[in-house]
Amino acid sequence: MRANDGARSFTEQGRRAQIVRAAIDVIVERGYPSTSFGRIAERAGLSSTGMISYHFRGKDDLMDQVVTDIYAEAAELVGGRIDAEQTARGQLLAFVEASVAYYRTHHRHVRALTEITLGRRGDDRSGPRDRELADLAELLRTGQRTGEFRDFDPDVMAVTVRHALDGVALHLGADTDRDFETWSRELVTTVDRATREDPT
Amino acid sequence: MRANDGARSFTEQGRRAQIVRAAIDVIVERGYPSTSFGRIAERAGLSSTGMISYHFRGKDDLMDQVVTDIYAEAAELVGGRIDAEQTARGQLLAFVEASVAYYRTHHRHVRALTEITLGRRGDDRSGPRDRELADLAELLRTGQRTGEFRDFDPDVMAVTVRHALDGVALHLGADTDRDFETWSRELVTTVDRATREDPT
Amino acid sequence: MRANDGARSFTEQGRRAQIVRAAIDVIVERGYPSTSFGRIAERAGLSSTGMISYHFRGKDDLMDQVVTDIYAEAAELVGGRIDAEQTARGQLLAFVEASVAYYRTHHRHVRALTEITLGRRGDDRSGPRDRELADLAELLRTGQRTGEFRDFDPDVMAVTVRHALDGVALHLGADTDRDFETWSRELVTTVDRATREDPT
Amino acid sequence: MRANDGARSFTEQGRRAQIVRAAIDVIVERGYPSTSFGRIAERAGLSSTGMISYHFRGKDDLMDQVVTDIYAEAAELVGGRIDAEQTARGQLLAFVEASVAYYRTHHRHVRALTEITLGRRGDDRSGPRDRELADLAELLRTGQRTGEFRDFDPDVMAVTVRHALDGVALHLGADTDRDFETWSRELVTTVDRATREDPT
DNA sequence: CATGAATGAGCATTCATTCAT
DNA sequence: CATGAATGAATGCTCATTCAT
Repeated sequence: MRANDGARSFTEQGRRAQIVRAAIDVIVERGYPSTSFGRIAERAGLSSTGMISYHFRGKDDLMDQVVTDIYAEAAELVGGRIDAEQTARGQLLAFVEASVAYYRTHHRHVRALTEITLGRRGDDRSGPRDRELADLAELLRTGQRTGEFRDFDPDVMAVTVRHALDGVALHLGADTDRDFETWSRELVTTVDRATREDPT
Repeated sequence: MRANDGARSFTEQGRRAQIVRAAIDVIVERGYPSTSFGRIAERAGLSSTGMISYHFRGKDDLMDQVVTDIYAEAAELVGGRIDAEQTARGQLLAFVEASVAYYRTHHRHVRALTEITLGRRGDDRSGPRDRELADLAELLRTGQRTGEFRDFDPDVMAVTVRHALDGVALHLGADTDRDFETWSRELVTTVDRATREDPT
Repeated sequence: MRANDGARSFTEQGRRAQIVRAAIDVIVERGYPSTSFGRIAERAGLSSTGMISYHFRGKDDLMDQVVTDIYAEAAELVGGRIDAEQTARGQLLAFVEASVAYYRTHHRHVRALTEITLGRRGDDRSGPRDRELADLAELLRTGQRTGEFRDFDPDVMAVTVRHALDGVALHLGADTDRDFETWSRELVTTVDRATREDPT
Repeated sequence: MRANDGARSFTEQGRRAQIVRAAIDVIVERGYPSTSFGRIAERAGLSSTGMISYHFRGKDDLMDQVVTDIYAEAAELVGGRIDAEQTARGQLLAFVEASVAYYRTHHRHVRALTEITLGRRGDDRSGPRDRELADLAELLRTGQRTGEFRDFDPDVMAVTVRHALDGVALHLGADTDRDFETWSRELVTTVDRATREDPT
């Protein structure tokens, strides 16, 4: 019984949040493939995995929740920065800069998100990722129409930029000395150079 | 007994190669997480998994072998193209172009490599990958010394280029309409723009 | 506390009836082995299984109630038909005919009953069933005494007739083309031939 | 690995047979719904359920094996008796008589078979049972064509006879005092009366 | 060299039941 | 009276690994 439909009580919200937090911890520390209900329950201080199944319809449901939560948080922070810009170029660079900034303050969340996204390729669960790629490609197309961007393939460029950003998330965990300032400046410059129309 | 140390007989070499081939098949067809000794043995026409454990110290050992073999093959093909170039810029663009070309002709191998790399993050097993990144950063540094490349952080750029290339491997499977020609041209242009010194 | 002893309030009667109805629905639609408190609660529009445990001592207790209710209903309908007959032979054939007729009008109930009976064999819970068999055997014995029935073993015959009737319940679900008329006529004839004293 | 395809070694045949025997024990003693791999392993003296999964593709596979084994054994004993008869009536009565005789000598096997058959209704696994019913109906049709049997619906009669025989298996476990001689004689007479053409 | 049976921990999931509120 | 969160054992099943032969 229970497991995920309809309104949720205050207590349950808490439990669910606690489980999601524990899941993120485990994903970050052991990697997505090694993330099991057993490990999450242990980390959450739960006595059995049944508890997790009680609150989530299954592993996919839990992971969807993790992804949804993190995307929502990121969208709030990054989306605000993008909307503040008027031009396509400004929005693209704001997207890159705000993404890296978000990695700085929430790098565990981003790490978890990347782990899940890459770990579930092909499971037909890559909805949010695909949507983000589509939005990015659309932004690039807009900039091309306005003459801000040069003539590249928007889909290829979207994938390229997105993967370049993944590099930050993946390498900043192991390489904490690397300065975020540097990553931010470098990526913004790189993406700008890769996309902008040459001045004549 | 046995399992992986010291000199190897002719027959054993053959068995190992056969197992590695089967492993690649399974990884490509079912994904890394679903790749088990059982499935590999089945695909290799072996009657039990004992055979695999006999020849490899464990799953990690087998996967290391797969990675090593593929990297060696790729290094031979891509490395040749790089060495044919004289300038750092020429070598960098040759690396990008040859990498995409290698994906085209050996996309199963690249696919397997990507699956393993993504599937094992956190296992501290990224030896060959790290070496490749270091080589790439070194090439970038050289180009900066000769004045061919602008002043960027070579390590950050190396990661960025490497991840951009990963995008090809990941997205070409699902997106077969996308032309290799396009990806190749777009990525070469993008990397060139991102790295080259502006003409004055 | 609570759970099944002593007098029951009006409200509680209603709740219990509601749960029993939901249980029958689930049994018919998913089969006895897949009938869980969770599924029954869901079907009954209850938010948790606790409600069911509160009203019934356990799964067995609930199932006993289902069985009891259905037997009571059947006894009323079938019993009336039997009592309308004067002779043992008339009563036996009325029992067979009325049973099949009851299957036709209440086949969901009969289906549930059969599922429970078959699903719980060995649980020593066959009270109503055993009572029915005893009543049937008694009727047969009566008919032998009056000379209407030939000389067979009444207990064996009771089991045989009872199981033949089970066949209707089991096969009519899958075989909806089969006409109830046919089953009724065939079974009445068969039972009559099997039991009656030969005319001399 | 392993699990059920291709040739089987001597040792494995033994293990499989041992597991099948244990499965029958558990089914007879606890009923089909309570028969789990855990219980079977325990009964077979196996240290884990993994052992069973190693030898059988799954629960269904194991149960299919049990059914197959028992049907094969029964077919040998009962089939021989049927083939010895020339007429349809002779064959039908031989089938009934030999079935009961088989119950006497192998009542645990029959009990297990009945448990499985009834316990898996609707799982699309009732192949052997359906085949038996079809064969029986065919025999009845033959007898009608030769004028040995009266004009009844052969499918309905097949189900009826089959269920009457199930009654023996189900009731002889609890009712061991009941004499097999009686059951045999009673059922043969009953079936004969139910089916035969009236002498004119 | 090679086999394949055996192991036992681990997996996600379902279940009836309990109990504080 | 009613709730619903929590429990923990049990389910079938997969896995990498071991080891006697």
